[in-house]
Amino acid sequence: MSRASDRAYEMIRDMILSGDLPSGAKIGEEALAEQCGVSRTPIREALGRLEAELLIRRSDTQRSFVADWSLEDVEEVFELRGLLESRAARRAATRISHSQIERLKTHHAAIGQAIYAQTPDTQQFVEHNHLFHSVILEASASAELTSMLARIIERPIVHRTARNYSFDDLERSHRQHGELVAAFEQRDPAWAEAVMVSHIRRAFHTYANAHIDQRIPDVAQAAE
Amino acid sequence: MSRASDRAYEMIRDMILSGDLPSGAKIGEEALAEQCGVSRTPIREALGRLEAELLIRRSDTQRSFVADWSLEDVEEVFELRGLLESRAARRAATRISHSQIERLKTHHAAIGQAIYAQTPDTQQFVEHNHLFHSVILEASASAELTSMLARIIERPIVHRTARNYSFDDLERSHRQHGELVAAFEQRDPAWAEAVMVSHIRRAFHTYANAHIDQRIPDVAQAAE
DNA sequence: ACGGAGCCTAATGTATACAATGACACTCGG
DNA sequence: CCGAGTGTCATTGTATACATTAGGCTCCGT
Repeated sequence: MSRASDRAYEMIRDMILSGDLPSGAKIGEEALAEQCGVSRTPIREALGRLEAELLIRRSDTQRSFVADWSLEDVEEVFELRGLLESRAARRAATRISHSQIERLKTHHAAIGQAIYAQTPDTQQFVEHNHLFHSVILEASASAELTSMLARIIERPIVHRTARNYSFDDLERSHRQHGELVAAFEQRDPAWAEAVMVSHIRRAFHTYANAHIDQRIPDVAQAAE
Repeated sequence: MSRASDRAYEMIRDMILSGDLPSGAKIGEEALAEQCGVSRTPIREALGRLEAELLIRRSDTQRSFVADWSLEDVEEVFELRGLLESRAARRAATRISHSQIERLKTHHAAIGQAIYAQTPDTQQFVEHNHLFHSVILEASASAELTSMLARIIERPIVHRTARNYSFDDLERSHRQHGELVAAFEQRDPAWAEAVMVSHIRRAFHTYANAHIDQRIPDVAQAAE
């Protein structure tokens, strides 16, 4: 894709994800353009994408703000993600190739390494977790599902979830991935779907529990 | 929203829907700009939206083409629409207000009129059908679902479906809407969800059957 | 004649200038 | 003192010019 607009997109997205742009913050095109070192044109394109991904909200008068997320909103995202990703798992179960299963196992192993290292490697966990799910999405062979899920996955909440995982959480996630691999090897759509529902559902509750106490997520995330 | 880019968006979309731009046709920004009487800037924004809605596909080198749809692709769309819209129905069942139910009944009645007129009024059917589903979406109170479904609904296939409906098809669709209203009045999520699944599923098969014979949809639609 | 390399053309990506539109504050009148 | 109206400022929308890049065509060499 285009160089500048992509850079701008990633930069703005990262600003939102990292909390540099807090929820509800007003976003001026000109200011961003200066920060990103590009003109307003690619900024506008980037904002358009981010708006489509619901990371940015626009007022009735077209002013842009960083979207803020209530717990209900987050649950919605997880509900939808569960709906779509479990469907993807179901489709993938009957379409997945042997080499794709091998790739799943590779990422699964990498996640295992990340967890059971002396100090759990969150970075590696997040990365291979993402790749693991990507393979399933690819195997589902549905441009629609892929397109829709792409919009959900890159959201702040989903992204930050894993960072708050305890060792037990990480391990449970890892075991569920193992179940998924088994379901795929058996080419069992119902099984794969069910495991995925459970997988996403647990992720939501882990998130929700982590956020009952720490009521000021912006502070917590700034401390990372 | 912005005037020019919205006009451009609608014009291009209509060109695709009406078949003026056939599947696979190359889309040049400059040419469109001239046709729409605006500059390339709003055209680019419109193309971005249409691409997000998968109505336009971009080559690896960023050239734009009108997306073409295989029967499998169409089934995917219907599958996803069924998935999302049935979930919307389920959510709506426990949240829908009395006035929203009244609005459903209004559109339901309007559809009835459209069908049982001396010459069935397809235009009115399509319009109120859209509004009927919009109310459910609104009642589901999910920005996520609304956003995702908005991307699907405006697609050529979904749009053209109703135009091929026979009298029986129209009547069946109408009766299912009646079932939906009943489910909402009973605030029965499972019922509403099930009816919606069936409703969308039937729509798909109606489409598929209509397209088994007439293998050249472009010609058929040009004759409208 | 076939293939590749280089130039030429056309289309997209980016920057900037200008237009339009909404927000805000200040003033003037009640 | 409060409110409405107007003028100014900030911000977004659009147009256009320029940069960059992909694709094709020709010409040369083998």
